[in-house]
Amino acid sequence: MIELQQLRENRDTLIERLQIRGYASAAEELDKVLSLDAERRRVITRLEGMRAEMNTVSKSIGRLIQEGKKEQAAAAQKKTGQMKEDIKFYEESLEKIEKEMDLILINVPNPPHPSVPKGKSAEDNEIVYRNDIEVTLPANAKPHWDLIKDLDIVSLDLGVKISGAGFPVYIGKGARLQRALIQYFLDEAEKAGYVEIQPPLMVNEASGYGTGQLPDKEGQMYHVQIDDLYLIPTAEVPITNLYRDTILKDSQLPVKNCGYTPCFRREAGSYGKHVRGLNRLHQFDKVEIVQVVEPEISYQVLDTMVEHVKGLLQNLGLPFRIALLCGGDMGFTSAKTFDMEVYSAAQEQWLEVSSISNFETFQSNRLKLRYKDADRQTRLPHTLNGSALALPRIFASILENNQNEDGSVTIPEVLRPYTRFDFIGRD
RNA sequence: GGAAGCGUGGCAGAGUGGUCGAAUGCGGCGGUCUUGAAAACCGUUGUACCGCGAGGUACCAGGGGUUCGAAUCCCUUCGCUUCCGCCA
Repeated sequence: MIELQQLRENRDTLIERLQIRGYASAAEELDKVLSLDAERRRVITRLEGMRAEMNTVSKSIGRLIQEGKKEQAAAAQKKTGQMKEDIKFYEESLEKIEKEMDLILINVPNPPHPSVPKGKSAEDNEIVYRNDIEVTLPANAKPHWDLIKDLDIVSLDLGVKISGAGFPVYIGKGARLQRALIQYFLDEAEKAGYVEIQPPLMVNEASGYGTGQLPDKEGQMYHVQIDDLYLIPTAEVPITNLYRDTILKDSQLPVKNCGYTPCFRREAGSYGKHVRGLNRLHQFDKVEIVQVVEPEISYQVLDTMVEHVKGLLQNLGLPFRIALLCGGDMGFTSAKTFDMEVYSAAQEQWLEVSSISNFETFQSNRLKLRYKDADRQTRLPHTLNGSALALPRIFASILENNQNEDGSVTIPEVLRPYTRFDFIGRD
């Protein structure tokens, strides 16, 4: 959520930044908030004046009663009736104004960083990096949905039987490869200084709101209605919400956390070849990295997170590129996002395997996550996170890019200590 | 799931209708003393909002109510503890 004080001071800049997303109604909505804010302050001034008066009268009544001056006390009590009504009236009108303000502010997306390119869709994203790994596939190369069947390492059909489409079952070496990737990613994150967290997989409404999934993505999360809990769509939600309603000391920054969790997404409205095989699932595994940092360094930190993920992909030997997302393709809560995309030669398409974002104060403001800076001022820190990495598409592209003529798949060097086998489909 | 009890500042813990944002202790911060440290002593130490300022308002788990006045009384939600039941 954008900061009210920012809005008061930098209205024009914020509107300009929101234009990068093509957020057409920015000026209209923000001006509405500003006028409500002015009204709100007028009402508060009035209301607090009346409350102060009321408090004075109440105290004097107390004093009179103690002194035994009952008649004077009774006379004073009579006067309070109208005051109470006035106070109630202003309280109600204040509440109404604040609700109206919140309703608008909650639904305004994060203003993009000025370096974010304008644009409407993925086609306008800027490719800022591409590594030099080239893959030459055997003539009989297959997409992963065929490979998993041939090798009998993932069953989509069994998933359909016990759950539904989008819930794969990993079997044998498939399961072990999956676990190896998790272990490898976590080990690398810990080497980079991230503290591992194992969070709950269900969160309450306040948490969904804090990181911005609610109300924006209401329909995208699984909602367990009987207990009013949401299955997490990403570890970002529980791990960042750890710091909700918290004031950190500057010595506690930067916060660097990582965590492995399954992620649950309803993916309502998805269809076609993008959902084929492991490309898009209702449940998938992911290792997430999260940081809470001082605003001054957040964009340097964003770069280090990109470098971290780059290293993982490079070590896995996968061909990949990095896209700087344009305004129109960015998530609701992000100020700047880089996507990492792995090339799947067998599918002949780029698959998004990671998304790394700086949220600036958008989340910390909602979370009431603050810190005391060196001058003991309370400020909002910047929050960042990134996938490092999302498993299924990595799994798929390892299969596709490392397949051999005999139908087997070669395991990348770095994973072998974890898998304890070098090939799938060859013993 | 049933019953009882409890929920106060970073922590511990007073406070059961009136000047309580809240005693006291510990912790934190600043200082005196000291070659330095410890101890001792002095001071200071919640958050948010309104106001140019003086200052004011709100917050004692959350919400609602009673009252001129609520941390204190009532209702309700949530959480914690203990006992019983169930159970990996």
